Amino acid sequence: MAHEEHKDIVQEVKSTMPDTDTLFELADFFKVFGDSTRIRIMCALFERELSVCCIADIVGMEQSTVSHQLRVLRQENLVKVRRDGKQSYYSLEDEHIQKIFEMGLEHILE
Amino acid sequence: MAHEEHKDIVQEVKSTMPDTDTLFELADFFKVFGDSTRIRIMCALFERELSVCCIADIVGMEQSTVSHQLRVLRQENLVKVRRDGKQSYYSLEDEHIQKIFEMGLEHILE
DNA sequence: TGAATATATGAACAATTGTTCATATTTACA
DNA sequence: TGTAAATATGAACAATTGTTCATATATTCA
Repeated sequence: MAHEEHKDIVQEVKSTMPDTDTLFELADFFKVFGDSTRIRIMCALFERELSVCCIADIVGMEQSTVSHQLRVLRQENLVKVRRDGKQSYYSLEDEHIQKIFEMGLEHILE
Repeated sequence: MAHEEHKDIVQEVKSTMPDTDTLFELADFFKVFGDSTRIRIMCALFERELSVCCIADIVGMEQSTVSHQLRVLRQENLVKVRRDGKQSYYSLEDEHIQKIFEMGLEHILE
């Protein structure tokens, strides 16, 4: 390839991209969607807030697995908790999540 | 928790969820977005089609790393290739991808 | 045909991740 | 206060993933 043109293209494209830190953060954000247990947890929460043991039953996994994954979801601000007596009720943080979810679904159902 | 109510909730929520296979596929789809190298490749491709070596320069990684990741992107139908002489030019498969990307960006910039 | 360039691929390795088991913490209530 | 139930957390392990090096394949052009 013509050497100068190559360099120009690289520079031009680079200049349009968000900075690297932002893109690393973005990857971390999407990483959360990239696990089937977490996806199923989020999907269950579209319907209503749920306690940990309900979620565990719905997705068919150990309570401790679900707890661990809920922590991941909390750390990325995808869910929030509300304590009520012995139980913790989880719900979705905002509606972005459902939109992203639906777009992914559209893509794979094509 | 009241045992019957718990069971009812589990059944009710389960009935609203897409089937498990679909959710596994969805997780696999998002998995692709969950790596910074791939995110940066996709981001570069928003601007224009690019050869492998241009992409390698833009993201600052080995040619072989980029080739491997492009294969992952191809397998999930996120990019397509066009061969022109010695070079392979990659471009995005559709605009869903950019929309999903932008929604993720919105979320993390909040 | 042979050399040079661009890309693709296989094997190996390190790093990360998801799950489970065991146990700690929190809360309600007898 | 002690027990039971719900949840959270730490350690360990297996599995998966991303990168690199070395090399194979494909293409152009002398």
